[in-house]
Amino acid sequence: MASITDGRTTGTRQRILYEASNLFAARGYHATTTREIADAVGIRQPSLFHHFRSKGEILQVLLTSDLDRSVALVESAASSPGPAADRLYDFLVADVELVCGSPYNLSGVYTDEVTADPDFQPWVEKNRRFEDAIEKMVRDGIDAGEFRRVDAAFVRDAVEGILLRALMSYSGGRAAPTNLAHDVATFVLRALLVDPAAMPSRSSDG
Amino acid sequence: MASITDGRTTGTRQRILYEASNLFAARGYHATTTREIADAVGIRQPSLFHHFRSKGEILQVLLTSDLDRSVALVESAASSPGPAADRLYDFLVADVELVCGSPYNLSGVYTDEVTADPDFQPWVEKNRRFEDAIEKMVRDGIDAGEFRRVDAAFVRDAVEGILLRALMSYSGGRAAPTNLAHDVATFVLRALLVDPAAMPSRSSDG
DNA sequence: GTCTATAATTGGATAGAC
DNA sequence: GTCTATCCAATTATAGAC
Repeated sequence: MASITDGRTTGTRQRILYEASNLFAARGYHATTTREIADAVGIRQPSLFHHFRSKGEILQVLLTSDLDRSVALVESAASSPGPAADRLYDFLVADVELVCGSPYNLSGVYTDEVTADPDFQPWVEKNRRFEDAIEKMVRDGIDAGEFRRVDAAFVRDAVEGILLRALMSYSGGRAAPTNLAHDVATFVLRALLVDPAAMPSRSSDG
Repeated sequence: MASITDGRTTGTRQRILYEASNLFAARGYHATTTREIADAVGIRQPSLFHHFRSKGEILQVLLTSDLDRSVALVESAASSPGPAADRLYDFLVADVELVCGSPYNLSGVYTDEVTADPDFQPWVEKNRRFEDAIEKMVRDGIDAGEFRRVDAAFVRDAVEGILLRALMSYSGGRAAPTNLAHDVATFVLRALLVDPAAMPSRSSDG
């Protein structure tokens, strides 16, 4: 399961990403200094610039490492055949497992101070695709009569809020409750389903 | 309804709080400079220190202005008599209306870079009370047979995630969808209720 | 690949005039 | 209550030795 390399034990580049992610979470991206990152890694401040061109490049790598996978997951789920309830449930399980399995603490990455920065514009486009795919699944479910007639944009925000909370609490190697992924999926589906008895109770690992 | 003063139009102190909240949201607290705040207000940087002892005091006031009200709301709901479903529903409506009605953009206030800072330790204690009260209402509902046998700690996190998302999107005078508060309450209650027909459909303004 | 040294800028906060 | 002037510490990034 933990196929992603552990940021603490690999080469210097991985150590920089790992320590930087923790500092971005604790201090914010803009306020985290390259000296603090270097100190945490155990090298001198100028040595960072052998591995990354700038502080911004460190953040870009962290950003991409998580968001690219999440977008792939959600767009696959949104464009697959089958009931929206099943697709949304499976996506939620997979995405919670993804963010909880990230070796990096992504709390400092998904904040306005990063996402509003013109330097990280590619993020905005990818995140819009992420949001659009969630909203599409919700509308699919409503159109098919599986889901209540909710405001799809509101549900998309609620889902993002729940996923973001999981990311803030459990990304970066912090142990998550074993049932978290299924709890998230069940919570959201229960809120949406017209008939709660139609709850998908699949387990991909069964 | 909008009984809280508008940060743009009142005295210098209120203007500082208003502009600072927007900058904390856009750049993060630690990275926002006192010069940026002063420029936004239209005064010189040292003039800030006539109104606030330090940059940290500005944040403390923002922190307290929102959290004190939210804690009062949730603790009142948690200790009131009556069905947990009704209490939780009414609290969610009131809290969403509270954060959406805040004159300050609180996105930069409820982040790890602030809440993990030793300077703002009082926040931690108040937020724990906020979380405990939510968790208590969930357990009340489970014990009374109103709610499914969910993990109360998970539900507390999910609710916080949804409320935080509303705060990030709509605090600071940004117009929120008219039905947001009831959508939030209905979403959460639907996820929890054993019998969806028991949904509280109260409106305090009816 | 890491180091020392340093350039060029910007940070929070104070002193004291008006 | 706002201003000018200023202190001292800390910032990102580069140059060049080893």
